[in-house]
Amino acid sequence: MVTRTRFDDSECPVARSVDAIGDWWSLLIVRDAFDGSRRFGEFQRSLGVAKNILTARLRTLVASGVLESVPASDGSAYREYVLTPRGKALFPVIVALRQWGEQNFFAPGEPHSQLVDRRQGQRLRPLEVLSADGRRLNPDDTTVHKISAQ
Amino acid sequence: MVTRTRFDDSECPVARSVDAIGDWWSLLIVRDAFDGSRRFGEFQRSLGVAKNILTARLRTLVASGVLESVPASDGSAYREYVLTPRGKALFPVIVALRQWGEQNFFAPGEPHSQLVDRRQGQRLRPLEVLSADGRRLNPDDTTVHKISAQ
DNA sequence: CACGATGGTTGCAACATGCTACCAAAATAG
DNA sequence: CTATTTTGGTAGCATGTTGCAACCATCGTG
Repeated sequence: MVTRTRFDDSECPVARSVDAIGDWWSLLIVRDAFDGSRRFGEFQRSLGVAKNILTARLRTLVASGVLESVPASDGSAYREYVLTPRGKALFPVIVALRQWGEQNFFAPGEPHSQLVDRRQGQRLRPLEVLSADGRRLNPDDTTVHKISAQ
Repeated sequence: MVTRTRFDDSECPVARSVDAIGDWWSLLIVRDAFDGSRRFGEFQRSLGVAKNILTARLRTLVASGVLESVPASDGSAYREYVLTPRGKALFPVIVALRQWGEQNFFAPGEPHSQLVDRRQGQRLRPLEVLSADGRRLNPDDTTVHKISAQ
């Protein structure tokens, strides 16, 4: 078999996350969902993705509990795809990717879509990795415990 | 052409990030790099990835400025792959994915690798999305400004 | 009912992935 | 210095996945 490698049984949480959302389209679908997209056609137009691919992705995202298929909010017979609590918990992931992209792949002053605080219209704080007692941590300040029975 | 769609010219920072690291292996390579892997063989054994795939991924990660190829630290003639500042800036992304995976894809008490504060050996705080003035923000508290000249 | 919009499915060609075998340079053993 | 092992790849093939275009059933609207 030459099936794509899966990580859903890995002992590493990062691997299991990547298994659920780590392909080219899933994260962008989730981003659009945070941005208010709900309908098949909305995702399709926004992303420019082929319809069969979008169908497959929506299915796996529903299967992994990130999205949920619900009756359309406008009362029509169509269905909509909305974030579950598990999907909404991806918010820090999307924000982290957004901030990394802003800082590393745009020239100074180059226009780009921007996520802002709805109440004040201002940009968000950069995400910070903090220790239990609130110190800012850099990568070198942390280490991985290979396994733990929690 | 049926080439895989690229997002490197998207106006959305999330899309450009996904373009750089959004495939099945790149994020796991970066995770291993944070965890101390430097040599080709280390990545290969740790991930179980085919060598030709690893070669290709390391090349693209170097090309996009996430990794850098440097002379081996042990004085040998081999090369090592280390995170650039741009790569190290992915720390919040990895931490966010790790926390999401821990909370959503492990049964209570199921063992998994764990990222801890090196100084105190304790787990990290959950990442928080904060407004400029320090309020905790949920997805609904934010909105996307489609374009802005910064 | 007729017609467009919506939300798909199907088939095909091209590309990407995984596997195995092979290989050259560097390190190491003798 | 020679033989062997380790390291870091490359090449070729079979199969899986992606993207595209065509087709189609259902829903909504006039």
